[in-house]
Amino acid sequence: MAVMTRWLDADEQRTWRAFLTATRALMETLDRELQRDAGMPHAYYEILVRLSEAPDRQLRMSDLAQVTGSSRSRLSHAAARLEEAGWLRRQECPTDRRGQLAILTDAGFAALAAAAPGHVEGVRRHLFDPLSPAQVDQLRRISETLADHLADDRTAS
Amino acid sequence: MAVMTRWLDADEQRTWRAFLTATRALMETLDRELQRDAGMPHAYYEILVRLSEAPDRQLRMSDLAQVTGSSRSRLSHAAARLEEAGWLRRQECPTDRRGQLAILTDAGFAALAAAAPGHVEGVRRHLFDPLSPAQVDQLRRISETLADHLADDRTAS
DNA sequence: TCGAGTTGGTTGAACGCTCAACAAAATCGG
DNA sequence: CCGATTTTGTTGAGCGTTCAACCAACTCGA
Repeated sequence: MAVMTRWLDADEQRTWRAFLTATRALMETLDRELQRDAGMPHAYYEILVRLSEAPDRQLRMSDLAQVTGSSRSRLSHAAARLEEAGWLRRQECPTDRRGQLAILTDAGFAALAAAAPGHVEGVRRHLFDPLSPAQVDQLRRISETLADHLADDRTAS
Repeated sequence: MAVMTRWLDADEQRTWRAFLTATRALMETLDRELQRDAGMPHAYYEILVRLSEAPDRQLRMSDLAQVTGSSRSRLSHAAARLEEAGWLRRQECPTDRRGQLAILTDAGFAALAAAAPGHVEGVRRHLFDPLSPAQVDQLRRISETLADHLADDRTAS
């Protein structure tokens, strides 16, 4: 038997649309700022950040895809671009002959160091500053709940 | 004098990364579901929704761009695609010879009607169901605050 | 009324992402 | 040990978005 759709009520509609508007505007603004000031999209910035935090500034491609939340295909394309820019190089993995290590170059680290202050300032200005400390805390809990739930969906499939 | 960067502290980092992970996963999941089940990306779904709610199911291109939060260029390209699909048609505006009216076709309305239940179910499952009623309320306030703030930034430039 | 500036909309190139297909190496089960 | 399966990573085509450039029509002030 067909299941009746549980439509969104007026409050839920309002929440959903505000959420869409806010997240889209936020990410587009940060992306644009980063592109303008540092010549890289936000996704590439995140790759550089994760590499910069890793031991020896290097990670397996798969692990890097994992932590940046991207597909292997996406990361592969991105790595090719970042390699062209001289910000990253790839090297065969000694312990697994299928593997590739993504390694942040000095130029890549420098590009990240140049981009970071402006980007962090943007995150503050557009996300943290407008919210009260209590709201920041709420946002963290909400985000962690959603992220956990979505991760479960992935592993369950 | 150079201004010192106000870096994110550990809590802020955690919040920011959880937020990134959650919103990215949420939007990608919904986009994928919509693409799989209805053959359209989420952005196009939103265009159809807004048109379906407008008087006579039609809107000026500019107004449609406004409410869907997209650039005029983006909407122009999207409208071309939607027109190919037979879900939308464009017609000259009687009151402004520069203008174009975007009009939802019957086929477009039908496609929307077919896509909506599955999509709403996805929004429920991935967003509303995992959150408590209090959190949904918090998320609404947070989103509205951020959206207002970001809209101010736009108009101020 | 006429010129300058603004608004509405489109276009094409460049770019990033998705998806499916693929190849090579590792792992697992019998 | 060997065949089947899984994991790792890349590739190319197709699509959606951005950005800058552009034209046409509207508006407004002198």
